[in-house]
Amino acid sequence: MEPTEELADLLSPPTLTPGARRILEVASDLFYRGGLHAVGVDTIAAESGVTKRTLYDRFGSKDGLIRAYLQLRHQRWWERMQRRVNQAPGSPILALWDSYTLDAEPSDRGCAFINAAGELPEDHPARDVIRAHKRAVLDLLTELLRRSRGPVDDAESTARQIFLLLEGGMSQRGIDGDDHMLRSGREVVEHLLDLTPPEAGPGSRADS
Amino acid sequence: MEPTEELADLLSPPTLTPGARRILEVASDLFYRGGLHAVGVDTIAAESGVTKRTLYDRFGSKDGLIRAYLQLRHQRWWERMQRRVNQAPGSPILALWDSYTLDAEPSDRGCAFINAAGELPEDHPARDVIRAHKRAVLDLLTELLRRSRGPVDDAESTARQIFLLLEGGMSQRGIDGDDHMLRSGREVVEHLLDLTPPEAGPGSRADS
DNA sequence: GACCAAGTTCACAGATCTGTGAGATCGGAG
DNA sequence: CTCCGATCTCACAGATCTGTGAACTTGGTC
Repeated sequence: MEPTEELADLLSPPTLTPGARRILEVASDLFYRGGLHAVGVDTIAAESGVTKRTLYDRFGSKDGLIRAYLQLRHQRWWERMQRRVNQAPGSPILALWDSYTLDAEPSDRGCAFINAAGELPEDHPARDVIRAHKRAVLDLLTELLRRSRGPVDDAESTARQIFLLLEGGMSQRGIDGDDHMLRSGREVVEHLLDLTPPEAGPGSRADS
Repeated sequence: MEPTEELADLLSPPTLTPGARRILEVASDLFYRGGLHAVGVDTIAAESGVTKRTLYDRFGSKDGLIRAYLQLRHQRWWERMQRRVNQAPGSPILALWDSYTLDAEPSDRGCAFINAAGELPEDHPARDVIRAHKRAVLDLLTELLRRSRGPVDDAESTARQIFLLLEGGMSQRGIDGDDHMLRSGREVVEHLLDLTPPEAGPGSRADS
C-alpha cells in the first residue's frame, strides 16, 4: 500500500521549525493559486509574518521551497485519499477517484503537479517529486485492481486507462475551472468496473 | 468539420508584418520550451533580431503576444491534424490521435495549452483561446464518431472518454518527457473502437 | 551562566522585468 | 515629391526578482 522507497523522498523535510511551517503553509496556498514563477519570495515571507532571511535559512532557495511545497501537497492529499480508500463501503477505485473531486480547493486550479510540471525546467529539483507522485497514484491503482480481481489479469493495463482518464479530467479541470469533465470520467470508470467484474462473472477469467 | 464561430477567434491576428512574424515565430519556440513567465520580452526581441519597441507596437503587450502564440500554435497543429484525419486510410479517430505523437517537437514539453493554463490567471486574455482549442478537439471527436456509426448513439459520451484519455496522455507526456503513457492510451482507444463497432458486427471496419 | 537554534532587522547587491518617449531611417505607393 | 507604415535607436522609468552579510534578540536546555 505504501510506496516503500519513494515516500521517504516525498515526506516533507525532517523536522520543520514553527516558522518554516508557516512559510510552507503560505507558500502552498500562494503557489497553487498564483503559479510558481508569478509568486515571489518577498510576498511569501511577508504573508507568513517572517523575514526573507528565515525563508532562505530554512529552505535554502526558492527552488527548495517549491520542492517542499510539492512534497507537502502530496503528503496531505495522499493521507486523505488513503483514508477514503480504506473506509470505502463500495469500490476503492471509485473512492480514490472521488478523492479528487471531494478534496478540491474552492479556488480550483486543477492539479498542482501538472501545473508545476508545465512551469519547471527538465532539471529542476522538484521534478522527481512530481514524477514520484504520479507514479504512486498509478501504482496504487494497479494494486487496488489486482486485489479486487483474480491475481492474473490485465490489472496494469486497466490501471493505466483509469489513470489517464483521471489525469485528463484533472488537466481539464485546470482549464475549465469546473468538474464536469472529471464527472464524465467517473461514469466511464463505473462502466469499466462493471464490465470487468471481480471474478463473479461468467466463469473464471483465466483468459488468454 | 470547421469550428465555425470560434475559428475566427483562433486565427492569428489579421495581417502580420514581417517583423511580427519573426517575433511570433521566436516567441512560439521560447514560450513552449521555457514557459510563459520564465521567458522575457527582451530575450524574445533580441532573439528575433527586432527591437522591443517593435514587439510592443505589434502586439501591444506581453499578454497580447502570449495570446497570439497560442493562436498560432492551434492553427499550425490544427491544419496538420486535419490533413491526417482526412487522408487517413483507417480510422480517422486514430489518425487524430496519432497526430499528437507524430507532430510533436523533439523538445517535448507536453501540451502547450495545458502548460499555459497552469501558468495564467483566470482572467487572462488567452484563456478563451485555450478553452476554444480544447473545445474544438472535443467537438471534432464527437463529429467523427457520429459520422462513423449510426447517427443515434453515445457518440458524445465516447468522445469525452477518448478526449480524456488524450488529455491524460498529453499531460503525462509533459511530466515524463516521453510518449509511453500516450501509447498506452492508443491501445485503449483501439480496443474501444472495436467494442463499439460501426453498426454491423465484425467486418465493416476498414481498420488501421 | 553558557550555549544554541530560531528568528529578526535592515541594508544592499545585481539582475531582470514590463513598458514608454521621442526622434531617425527607409522603402514603397500615390 | 510626399506621405506612410514598419522598423530602429536608445535612454530611461519604476518595479520586482532572488539572494546575502552582519549583528542583534529571545527562549529553552544542559
